[in-house]
Amino acid sequence: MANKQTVKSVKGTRDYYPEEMAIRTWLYDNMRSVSEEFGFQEYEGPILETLDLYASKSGEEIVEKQSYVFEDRSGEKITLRPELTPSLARMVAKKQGQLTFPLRWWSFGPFWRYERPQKGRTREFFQWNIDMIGEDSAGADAELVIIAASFLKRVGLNADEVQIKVNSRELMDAETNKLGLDDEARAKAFQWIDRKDKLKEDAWLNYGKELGFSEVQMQGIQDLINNKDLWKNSETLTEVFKIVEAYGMSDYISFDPSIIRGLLYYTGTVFEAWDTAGDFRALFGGGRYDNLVGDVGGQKVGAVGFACGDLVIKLLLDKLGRLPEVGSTPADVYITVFDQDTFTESLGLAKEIRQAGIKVTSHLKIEKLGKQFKYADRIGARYALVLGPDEIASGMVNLKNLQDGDQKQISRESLISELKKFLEG
RNA sequence: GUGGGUGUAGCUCAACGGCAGAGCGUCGCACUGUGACUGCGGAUGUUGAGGGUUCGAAACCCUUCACCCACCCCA
Repeated sequence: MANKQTVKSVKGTRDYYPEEMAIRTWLYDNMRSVSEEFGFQEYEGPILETLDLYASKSGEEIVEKQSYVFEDRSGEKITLRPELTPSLARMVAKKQGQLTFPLRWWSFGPFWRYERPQKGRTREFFQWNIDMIGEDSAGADAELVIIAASFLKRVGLNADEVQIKVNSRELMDAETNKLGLDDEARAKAFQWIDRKDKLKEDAWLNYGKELGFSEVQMQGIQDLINNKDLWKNSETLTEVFKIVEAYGMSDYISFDPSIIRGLLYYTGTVFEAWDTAGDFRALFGGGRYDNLVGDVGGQKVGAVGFACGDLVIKLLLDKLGRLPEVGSTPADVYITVFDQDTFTESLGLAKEIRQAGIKVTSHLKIEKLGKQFKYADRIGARYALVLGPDEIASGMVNLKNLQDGDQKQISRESLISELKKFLEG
């Protein structure tokens, strides 16, 4: 026993013990209710996809370096999905003629990326995906941003603690175009912008030179990302901020020209949520991807959505002491067994209470009552019942409140209504 | 893929190169119809693994593995 090694788990995976699972479920419940309140439907794609689905659409890093790829028995290259959006695009393309647009769909499930695990990053992670397909208007972009803000609000994060930073690829393309940057230079410019918060001023400027920018170009780019009013040059962003304002969510949302995002398929509005203290990575990220459905064989339709991992938001809530107290007990009521003669009585009582919809566990063998009470206490049961010869003779049940130690005899008839009253109150 | 840190009991951690320990937890008893509190008592280690230096290694050196952190990228 002691000298036996536990079989190791796969690197980068997490075990969800009941406490952690309760938190994941709580997050899932919040994702579900926000999604459904906005009229989105749940769906799910396969966990295995062909490598082709991601090739050249997700970005080289994700496909070449971070995907779990293996050959199945026929020799086909299969990958464990690193993200959901391409699957969604494929599903839409496949049934495009039968669907009513705009679609409002959401999903929550596991994803894999083969990278070095670290704070807020694991190889297997769970992600909420929510997308609107078949709608080009800024109203769609705005709705997704509003949903994102609503979710943050719902899990108890306020606008001082988190901010959704919004930008537009289109806008940045146009503006860098004005600076005379070609596609290659633009890619480098985005790379440079992306690095601004990570490097010190000097190092960042040096990095700009290394990328081959002239002083004039660097000044131009800096002017762009320092321009807090740059969004006014974008009709879409102007509209998005107007709608967000009208919905009363502007406090969660701000314009940030340095938000670019790495995935290749984004075409318009892009956004990310960050903790304002800057302790963690992005809580979620998303944007508009108008070409993806067309790229996987469908007709081109507008699409916008975002993905939110379960890990960073959990770290943030934990830091703020905002994680809910959930799943503290598997059974509200614990039924002890007194002796062999009364065992079946206890079992019958359990059945009765269970049928009333109350969570009940009963002891499985005759043991000292002390041990039984101890177990009931350990699992967090709120009440313990004793059904001994005295109680059976008098048609009573001994009901003990494990929280305050109160104990009383009550009749079998009134037990269930009493329990319900106590548990609800 | 690159760089750094840490591995000692179930957990958190101590131990100058000189007998491997504490707290918490766990188990038993006090308590033959009652948990949490209290008191008493018990159990648990290939010091991550392999090699080397040494009279002597948890400690020093090498190798390896695991985990953590940062970079890269991203949820």
